[in-house]
Amino acid sequence: MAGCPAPRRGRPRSAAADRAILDATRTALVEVGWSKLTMGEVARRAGVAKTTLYRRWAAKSELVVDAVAVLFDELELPDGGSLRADIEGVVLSFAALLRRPEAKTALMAVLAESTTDEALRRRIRAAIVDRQKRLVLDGRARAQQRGELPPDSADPAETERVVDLIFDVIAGAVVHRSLVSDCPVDGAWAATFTTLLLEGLGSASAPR
Amino acid sequence: MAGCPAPRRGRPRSAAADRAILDATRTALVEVGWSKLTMGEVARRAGVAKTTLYRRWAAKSELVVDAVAVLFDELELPDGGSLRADIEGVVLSFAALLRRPEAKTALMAVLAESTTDEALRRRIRAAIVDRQKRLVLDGRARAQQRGELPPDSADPAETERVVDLIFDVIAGAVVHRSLVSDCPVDGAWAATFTTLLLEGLGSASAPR
DNA sequence: GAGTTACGCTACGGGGCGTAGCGGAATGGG
DNA sequence: CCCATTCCGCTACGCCCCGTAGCGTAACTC
Repeated sequence: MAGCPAPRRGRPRSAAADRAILDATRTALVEVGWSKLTMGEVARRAGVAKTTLYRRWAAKSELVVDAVAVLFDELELPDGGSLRADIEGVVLSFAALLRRPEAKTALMAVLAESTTDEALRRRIRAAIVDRQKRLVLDGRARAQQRGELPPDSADPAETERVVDLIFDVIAGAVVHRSLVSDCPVDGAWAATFTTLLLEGLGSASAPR
Repeated sequence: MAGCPAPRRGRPRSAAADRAILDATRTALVEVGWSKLTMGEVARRAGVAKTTLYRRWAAKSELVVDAVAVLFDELELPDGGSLRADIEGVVLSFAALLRRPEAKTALMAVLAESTTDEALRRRIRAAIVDRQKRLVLDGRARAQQRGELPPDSADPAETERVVDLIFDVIAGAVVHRSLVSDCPVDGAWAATFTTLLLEGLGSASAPR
């Protein structure tokens, strides 16, 4: 990807314009929503010409993916000292991210577009999804060091299946709770969810 | 709600037009996707005037909610004889629904719009989400009859929290796996997921 | 300086949006 | 039977956004 840091000849693209455009995209997204977000409006807010936008992004969806991708980089997983604490931590920090209007609106909108656009799906995975999955890998490695989880299976494919499964369960549950059921992901919910994830259905349905 | 089945005076609305419009919406959604779906195009395919559409639905998102709501009525939960079988069954049938292009495109698109539209959120919950949650209630009641799950807690609010949690975990995981990770939800995945849900993290990460 | 690339600006055809206004069709009430 | 009421199809309209083309200018490399 980054094979060309070599400065090509001619006038270079303005990095300031890039930042202004992405910032304007995020703020405009909060104020007007996805469907009323127009390229012209973004250009006006960013103080650049509309043509400059089209020279860099072919579609609104691609622009928005890049604009919100940085938000997902802010996700961190501080060591909570136990697997339970780490799971609750990642649940709460992901939920906090989804509480930001530009994050939830953008995420759902580009996912909707991606259902009929294979290239956009790849772009989303690279810019957003894979950056989240890294948190699962971190937490899992820590838990294995503590002895809370068994070490990796001999079969690396088996390991990847398990990691993917856990990722889909955690991220899926938080997204569904936040955006579909439209209920708050607070400490109490995170605790109950973590208990279910750690101990399974029988235990979670009986009050501790 | 249904306080007025009393036929008002004047010419009644055409039920045939309703069906034609909703059918046209679904087929058009598959062919052109959400962002290029226009009211005019739906009207043309349905063989009705564009004004007739606007007399019944104020926005594209509301039309699409109603158009796909019937798909979610098709979800059934045949008694599989065990809690495990019932969970795998609902996972697979929900995944099959999400494999239909009009279902996944419509679901994600209206959810995206709903992040900035409270009325639309309510409409989606009534038309789609609550109809899915009924499956969790059914499966849970069956498992309790079989003795696989403890009976309801004395506190009905506690019961509702548990049902909501299970619903968000199952539906969220299936949606995330299908539409975000973009991987197939097949029998093997359903089995692994069900094991995780029933027995918790420690058991699922170790091969059986 | 010469060549190359990016920028801002303007202008344009195309198309969807949502509404208004019309004549006509289908219903129920006097 | 006729009238009031409501819906329907059709046409037309102003508005806004799209995405591109063309121009002169600015920034950078060789």
